Amino acid sequence: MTVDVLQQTEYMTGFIIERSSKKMKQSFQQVLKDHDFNITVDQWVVLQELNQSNGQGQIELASKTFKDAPTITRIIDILCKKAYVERIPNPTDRRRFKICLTKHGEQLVSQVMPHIHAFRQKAYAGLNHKQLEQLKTALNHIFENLNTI
Amino acid sequence: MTVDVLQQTEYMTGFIIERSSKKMKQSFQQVLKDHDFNITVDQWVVLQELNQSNGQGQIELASKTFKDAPTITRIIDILCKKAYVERIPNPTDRRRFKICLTKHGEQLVSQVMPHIHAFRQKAYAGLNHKQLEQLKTALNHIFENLNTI
DNA sequence: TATATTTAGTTAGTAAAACAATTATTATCT
DNA sequence: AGATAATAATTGTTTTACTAACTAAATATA
Repeated sequence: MTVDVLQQTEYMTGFIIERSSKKMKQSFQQVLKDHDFNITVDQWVVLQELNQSNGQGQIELASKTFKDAPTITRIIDILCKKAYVERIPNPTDRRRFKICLTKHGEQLVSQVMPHIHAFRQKAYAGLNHKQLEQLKTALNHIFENLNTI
Repeated sequence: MTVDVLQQTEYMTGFIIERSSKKMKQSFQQVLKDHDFNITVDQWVVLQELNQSNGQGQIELASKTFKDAPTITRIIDILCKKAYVERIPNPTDRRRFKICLTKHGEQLVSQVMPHIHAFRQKAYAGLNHKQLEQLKTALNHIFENLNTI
């Protein structure tokens, strides 16, 4: 293989990662819209994380969803307005809130959930377990390469 | 392999794709900042595309960079303000502009270029040609799965 | 030719991302 | 206890994504 070919390979990789990431977000946003769920993908990610572990603080939520604190503050603002979550003061630390799904929020999550599986089936069709594992390994490798100080 | 394991695999994949994509963008933005290049990654992507093929219209640029028309309009606005590109009227189609790098813009591109190679070396360290090809194949597969109407 | 449709680009509004700076509270350390 | 540092969350600013509505120009069609 020539150096040119390798550089071409490397050249396209960043673009392809970003493009597939964007496409997944766009497609799932379309699913949410098609079924009249009035939320964004980023709001969904937070709701889904709360569904797995309710009552987390915003810092924990930020870390789990790979967003930063200001972004979480604003997403929680919106989700509170939509009455899907509420900020419960933490009695043992008055700087902190427990972010909790409301009944309304739990309902929404359970309504969205069935569409997740169908979406993944479409997205990963034609890729077997080994290929998905290799994909994750390579992406995590890139992440770790860049995550070091 | 159990169904549960497969579903766990599928569950994490979307997150891992988005996380690595974000990390690449953040890291390269840091490179640009460290070397006092006063541009964003998205602005760089447009400049780099113009460097490969100067004088494109905005629709072509949008398609090549996987951005939409309003986003390109605003990025070009900013790059014009910074005097890195200019809008040249297209004499054969008065709706259209040719977006052209200025001397200043060409200089910037040539100054940024060396840092691209170093960044890629860091990002893809430990991944061989085959692994990068498989990564791209899998991501393109996902993209195509979702790109159909 | 006249009308309709398509295309290139812009503008406006909401949501989100990154970053820095700020406030309020808690923890640490003499 | 009192000063200092660290932490949780918010606010402000700039940029990008997406949608919709819009202008102007080119193309298609009747």
